[in-house]
Amino acid sequence: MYEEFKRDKYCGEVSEQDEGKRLRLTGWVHRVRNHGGVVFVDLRDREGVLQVVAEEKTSREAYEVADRLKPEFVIGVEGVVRRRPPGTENPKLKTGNWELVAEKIVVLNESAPLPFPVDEETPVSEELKLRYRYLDLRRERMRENLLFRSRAYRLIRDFLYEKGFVEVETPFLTKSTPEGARDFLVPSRLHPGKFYALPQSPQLFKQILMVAGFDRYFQIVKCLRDEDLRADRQPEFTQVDLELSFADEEEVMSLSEELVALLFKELLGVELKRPFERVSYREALERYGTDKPDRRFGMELVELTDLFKESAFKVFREPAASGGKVKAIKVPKLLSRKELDELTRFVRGLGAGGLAWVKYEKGALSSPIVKFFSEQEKEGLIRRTGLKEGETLLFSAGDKELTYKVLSALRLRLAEELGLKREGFDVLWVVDFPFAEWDEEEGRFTPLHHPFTMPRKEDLPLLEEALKTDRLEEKIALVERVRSRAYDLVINGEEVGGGSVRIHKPEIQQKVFKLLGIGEVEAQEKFGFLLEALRYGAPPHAGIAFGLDRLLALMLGLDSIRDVIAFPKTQKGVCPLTGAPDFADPKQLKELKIKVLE
RNA sequence: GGAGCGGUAGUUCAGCCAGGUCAGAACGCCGGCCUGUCAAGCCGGAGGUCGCGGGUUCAAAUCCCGUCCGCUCCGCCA
Repeated sequence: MYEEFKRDKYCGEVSEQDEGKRLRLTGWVHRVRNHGGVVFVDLRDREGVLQVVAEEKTSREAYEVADRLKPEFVIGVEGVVRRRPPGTENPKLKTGNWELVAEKIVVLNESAPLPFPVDEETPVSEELKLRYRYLDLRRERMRENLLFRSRAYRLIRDFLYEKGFVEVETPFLTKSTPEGARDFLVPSRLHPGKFYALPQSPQLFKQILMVAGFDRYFQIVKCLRDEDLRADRQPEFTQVDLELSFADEEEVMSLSEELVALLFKELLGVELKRPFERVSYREALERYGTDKPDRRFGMELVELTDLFKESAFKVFREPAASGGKVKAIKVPKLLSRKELDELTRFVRGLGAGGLAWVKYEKGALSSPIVKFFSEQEKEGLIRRTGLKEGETLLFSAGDKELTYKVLSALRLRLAEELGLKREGFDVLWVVDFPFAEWDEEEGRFTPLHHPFTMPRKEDLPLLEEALKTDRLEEKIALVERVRSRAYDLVINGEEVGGGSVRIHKPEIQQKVFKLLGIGEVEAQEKFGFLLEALRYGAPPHAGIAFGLDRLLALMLGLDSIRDVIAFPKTQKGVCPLTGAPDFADPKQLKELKIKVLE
């Protein structure tokens, strides 16, 4: 048996004009306060909470039902909206001036006792939240997050349609794309032994749509990558993906700025200053040690390499003299022994040998290493860093990458620990990426963006030269000078978007593949279809993709993208709600001709 | 693959770093009282394989080893 009950409106939408009206409302019992003779029920739905009053004197029947209500029962209430008696209004509620006086209460469904309360106060472990996601999503914060996300979808779609974009879906069952991430594979029953790959992004398809003449394409689309998770990485995540024909980086960036600024304006009421600032990849690395800097606080890296080229201190001299780096950040306090030990452990965990430090204390430099420094070095150190009484320098010396990594991580950690101001939004484009980097381990060049990125026109000759020479060192030097026409959008130290002008000439694409060590045969096998498409009148095109989960989390000030995703996975890629992934039925495996190894 | 933090009533945690009334608190839950609360209040009650396995010891939530799970980070990944 069950009752049926139709509602007139949302609880959260009851307002002035409902006063005196008879209304039927439905929702969940948020809280019950039973005073004996009168019961207050906070009735909650998607839009908010309204207080229902069940008085014995008004309706004995309603009162008796209310007396039995428990949290999260689903009920329907019929009654009259009245202004609350003076002095009993609740300013914390949107509907706090009114209440529904219950004449009839119907229990539409009961709820078992809850594994955790549906309120904002109680912190709940991530696993429980995900296991009972439907309860977690009832909580105001999560509900707001998803509603926020939904408003974002609508703004994005409206904006892009307005700009003449065509929304096209691309396949999920597709071929492995060469973007470097591990693919999720789907076995093909009709072709035993063969597999589809789930798309890491619609990159190739959107380029082909350009060739097809859909000169402005967009899609809000899931992308799937089988890599280890982080707070800002899920195995499936959402991109706002777009591509434009006959466009260059300026057009893409300008349009992107318009879109991002619109979202901030409409969703947060924040006006972003346009055009967004641009910072070169090189400058970002030198000043912040990362290609996604958070510039809302200082502690920039200070260059010291040349100063220590001939130092008596070997730890600094060796990297300085042999292509490495010596850099430091200045911390605006005297760090204690304990803090320094803790930071040393931290940088060791990142691969550093240790942590050199110098304090300016009682009018002098104080440090175990300062005895190795010449007067000139000490002077230079103080001059360049502007070191003052009560401050500490932290150093990193070694190969470039490690130095950047260590100081960038220290900088972020110290900002957190020292509670440095990190308010507002720091929005910038990172541009002038090198086209490719030499990967020592793999013994080949890897593209910084992806292999379809157009190199700068004026750098093409360098690329030609690099292809001609057999001397590796020379080749690396040449390639490192080639810049790509790529751009990343960085907000508050997070990469929220990235794109490029694509290669539309098959000959250039072929050369790039060759340089990247992707052989003719492999290129044909993996994405011959793109190369072929480029031969049939491919227009010049460029595009960008935004990590929507990251963007939304960042706008909402959340630490993890899990909080803007309805059903996210744990760090091990498990969905505690459904229990996925799970073993497959032997029958299914047999049909797919798949045998699981021990 | 690696590093760190965490795992104790339904929930959030204390207890662990000096092993021996250490099995506790709050909230929730159950029962009762209560006519204006809004994280209602008051009285009473139930509730725990201390993640799991092994070891040390007269004795382990506590020490050691292994393992699983969650989170953060490195590797990996835009």
